[in-house]
Amino acid sequence: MAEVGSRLSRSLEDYLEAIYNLKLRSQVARVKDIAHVMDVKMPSVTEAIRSLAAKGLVKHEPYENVELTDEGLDQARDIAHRHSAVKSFLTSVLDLSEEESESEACGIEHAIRPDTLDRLLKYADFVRACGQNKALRLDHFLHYIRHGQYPDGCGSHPHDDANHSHKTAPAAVAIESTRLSDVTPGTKGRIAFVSGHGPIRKRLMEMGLTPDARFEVVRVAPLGDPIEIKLRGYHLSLRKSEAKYVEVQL
Amino acid sequence: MAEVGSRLSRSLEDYLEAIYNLKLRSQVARVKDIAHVMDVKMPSVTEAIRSLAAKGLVKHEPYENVELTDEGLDQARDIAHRHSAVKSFLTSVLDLSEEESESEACGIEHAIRPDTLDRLLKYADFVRACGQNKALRLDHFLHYIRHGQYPDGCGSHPHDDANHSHKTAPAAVAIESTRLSDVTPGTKGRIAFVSGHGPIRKRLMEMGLTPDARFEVVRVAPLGDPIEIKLRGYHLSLRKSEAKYVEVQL
DNA sequence: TGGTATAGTTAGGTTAGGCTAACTTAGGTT
DNA sequence: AACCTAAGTTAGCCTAACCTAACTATACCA
Repeated sequence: MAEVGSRLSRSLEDYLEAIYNLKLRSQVARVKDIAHVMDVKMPSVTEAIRSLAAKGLVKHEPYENVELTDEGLDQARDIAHRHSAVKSFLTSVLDLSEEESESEACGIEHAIRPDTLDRLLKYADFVRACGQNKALRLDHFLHYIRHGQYPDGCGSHPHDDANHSHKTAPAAVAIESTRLSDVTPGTKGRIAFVSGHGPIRKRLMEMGLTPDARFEVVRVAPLGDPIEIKLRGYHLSLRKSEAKYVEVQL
Repeated sequence: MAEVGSRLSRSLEDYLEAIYNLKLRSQVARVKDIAHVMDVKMPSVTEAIRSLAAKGLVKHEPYENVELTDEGLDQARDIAHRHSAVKSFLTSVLDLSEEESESEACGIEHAIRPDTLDRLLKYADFVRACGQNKALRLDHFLHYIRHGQYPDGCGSHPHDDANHSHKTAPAAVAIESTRLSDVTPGTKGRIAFVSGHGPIRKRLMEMGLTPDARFEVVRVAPLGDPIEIKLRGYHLSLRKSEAKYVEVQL
């Protein structure tokens, strides 16, 4: 099952991203809503979903909601990541407005390869970290790009904050959401949705992992198993195999 | 005649750009060559040309070479302009290689609106002008973007060279070619091709305006008419109405 | 002056991604 | 329990952009 190999078309990438964003916001992705955000009619959505399902990225029983598979969730996150990287560059470097950046990013995000994306992200991050009023040492940036770290004896390099006290550079992350299984201690966030079906899903929900609940990661054991979080005041310990079904926003 | 209104698809933009580049390099655009650079088969080219012709962007008699109309030339130049802006940003800011930038630009160029293009161009120009080893005052850039000029009392702003001795900023041009009618005195360049047909074209060629000839603009009268250029050692005076048929590279 | 190679075109087929119109399903109302 | 409405699906059609195979025009050469 599933034609995993083939790259997604722009259009299918957009559908996948739309489904992902809808789930993030309202836990479910309905055909009607997808049609609305994509600005197409419902039959087009049905067809697109069929196509995504054939590639193993979504699961869909007729007349039911659309579910992302593991693979689909990964790819969707990747697309959203590109989108927000481009958008972030457009706003913080080129100083375009929020709306302009948003709409422009929709077009550009499909045309950008991972390598370039990475550079763009780092650059936007670098610029943001420098702040608008400080001089920006482009040579430091290039040095970082080429050698993986800032030049020695560099006085004014970007943020040296809590998470990145080692001297290797801006974070280059603009991730919007992850699985609870990929999270680091200290992180706070919100439960977005629980993927998967049946008993596992039910069990997780009963543990209080419901959409919109706020949580904080307390401890992550070596190898990421188990994960201890604080939720609604009490502590909860989860196996990694369970946590991976929980999509969270940071 | 001509459905001028409708926006070009990515694909048609690519065809138009390819035709333009071929003419720039070798004066003629043949179906076979277009097919080669576009990496498609000849029948696809024939069809694309038909479609461009229907929009009034090219002229094409069966079995003859493809000619750009005025409108087509303008749009082609615009596309090439976007392409080189994006590419220039990728190389000079993100430090991607020549080839990577080239191929990446092909994808991005279609997704970029004029406003954003302008910013991108200015930014790349700004960065290049600053040089890699100088500090880059992003706040100056933003000030320029927002107010049209550099802040007062700004010591180290980018190039103040010949053409732009007024203090209003980087040139923001990466133009590859123009009409001879749009040129400024002092410019040197090469004749790329002569558009138009019949007697006008013949006359211009006879005046020595042949592909690859090098020229220098001596004087441009007010309102741009006439234009005096130096060519093969002697001087030549052209009416604007003639000069607009001559495509030049600077 | 015809013959052939190469360039270009036409005819007809495929796939992706849209659409409208008409049908089906599921879920709430009475 | 029957029915109605809104959501979703199916069927059938369209356009853009590609393809292959087969036909035609041009130009050059002996």
